[in-house]
Amino acid sequence: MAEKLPSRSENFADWYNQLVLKAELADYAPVRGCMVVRPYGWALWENIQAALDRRFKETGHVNAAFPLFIPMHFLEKEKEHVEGFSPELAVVTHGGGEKLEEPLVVRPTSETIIGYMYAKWIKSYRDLPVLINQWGNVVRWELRTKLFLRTLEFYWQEGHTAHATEEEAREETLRMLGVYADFAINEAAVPVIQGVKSESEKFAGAVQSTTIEAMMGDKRALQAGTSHFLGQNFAKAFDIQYLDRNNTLQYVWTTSWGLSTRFIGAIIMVHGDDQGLVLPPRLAPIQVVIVPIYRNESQKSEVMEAVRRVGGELTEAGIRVKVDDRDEVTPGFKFNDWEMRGVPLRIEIGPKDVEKGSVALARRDIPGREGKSFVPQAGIAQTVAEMLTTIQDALLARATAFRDANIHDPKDYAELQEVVKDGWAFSWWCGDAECEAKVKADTKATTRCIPLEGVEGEGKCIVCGKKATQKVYFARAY
RNA sequence: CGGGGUGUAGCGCAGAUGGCAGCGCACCGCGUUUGGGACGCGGGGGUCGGCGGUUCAAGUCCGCCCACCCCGACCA
Repeated sequence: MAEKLPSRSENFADWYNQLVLKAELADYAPVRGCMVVRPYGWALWENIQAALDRRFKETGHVNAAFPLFIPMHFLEKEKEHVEGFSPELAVVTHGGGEKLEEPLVVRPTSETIIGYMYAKWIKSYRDLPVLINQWGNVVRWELRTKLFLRTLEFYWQEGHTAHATEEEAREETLRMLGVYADFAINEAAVPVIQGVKSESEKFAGAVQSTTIEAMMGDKRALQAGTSHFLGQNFAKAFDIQYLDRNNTLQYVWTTSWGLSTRFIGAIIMVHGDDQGLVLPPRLAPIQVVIVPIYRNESQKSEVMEAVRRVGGELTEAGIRVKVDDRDEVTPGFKFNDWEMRGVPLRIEIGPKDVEKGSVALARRDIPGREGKSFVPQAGIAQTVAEMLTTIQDALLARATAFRDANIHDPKDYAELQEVVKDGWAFSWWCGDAECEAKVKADTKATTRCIPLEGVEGEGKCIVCGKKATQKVYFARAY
């Protein structure tokens, strides 16, 4: 652990990279574009997994595991799918010292191999719906990589469902988007906008892609999770058919939805500050760190007795606590160290606290004196639990206010070009891909989504001035 | 793949005109410290990105290669 971070406001990209390394979330692997998720980062991911997995189970899904390798020709069965993914495939050509008959693709996503299996398993309307999720890793050979946000290999979950009717599949698509939004907002304190992707931004092979979009601390957008309505595209490509009640063969309707370790990047970029990471209490691997303070052995034994008692009460109450009893570093160092790692709440216990029966509480979301308070040891579990809730709520409120303050409604195209330099635009759009492409060429901003909570009425397209019935977010994105 | 840059200890760097490979941080040991990034003393650590060439002598000069980073076209 080490020195200060670059200033977040002055050099966001550098701040981000160093934070990831110094907070020990991840490190660069010896292969270009690959990362190692370190134990602290993985613990965060495990908490994300638990929060999502619980929601998947509650909505009737089960987990399974499909192979990493996919026969090359599977990808080629769905035209848009192969066009979308072929530039970024890792392909295995040899195995066991022999050249393979057919190359194997390392999965960039699993629609094809799961589609193949679904065709085997689904025979009757009684077999539907199939609601399966998989936790795993995928590989996409990206050109420009960045820790967590875009690496060659990443970890995620991908849900794949098959339904008897279009309506059911569309409902499922939106249900799971809602699950992501609920997770993002209520677990990660990351405010997101649910919406529909434009034709050019949608998943290769989908009929419709939906997304949760979040605003990062530098006002760029991040697609934090996606849910796709695949229509019958994969059903037809893989011949997934069932007999309906009338004994007629029908193609199923499928969906897929995914959320990846990229979300860790979102948490970092939404909540982090110049001191380092700031974790939402509900996902933080360590919610409270206790730092003992003493000058000599006799103070140490008194202090440690209080530290153990307080720590025990918190653990008892189900709070994730860490006692930092390292003797080789000073308390001041520990304060900075745990702030870098984003622990939501710090408790300091020193000789004065032993004397008064108190502890010092320091909130991570409010750095310095302002976030410090002194509370009695009696009833500490309750005090801390309430404080964690307060912090969780404060993070969401702050991020939401920041986002809303940086979404603009430009009056004309010239103003749109200005606002997307440092914020989002929410504008009428005729839906024409040419208008979308023009904005991208002029400003690097892309359409992020047409929000599900649509806007009433109609206006004029911000680009071409033609009639428009929908508003879309434009922003520079990760 | 185009444009730019960098490779010397784990990290950050220095090493005019070729001549014993160094500094800061980190790491190890001992002691003093400890309520916002402690200090002293001692110590370990290197195929100088790789290969070839010039030379009595190459981290330094020349050639080729490799890797990585930053900026542009694609992306959860």
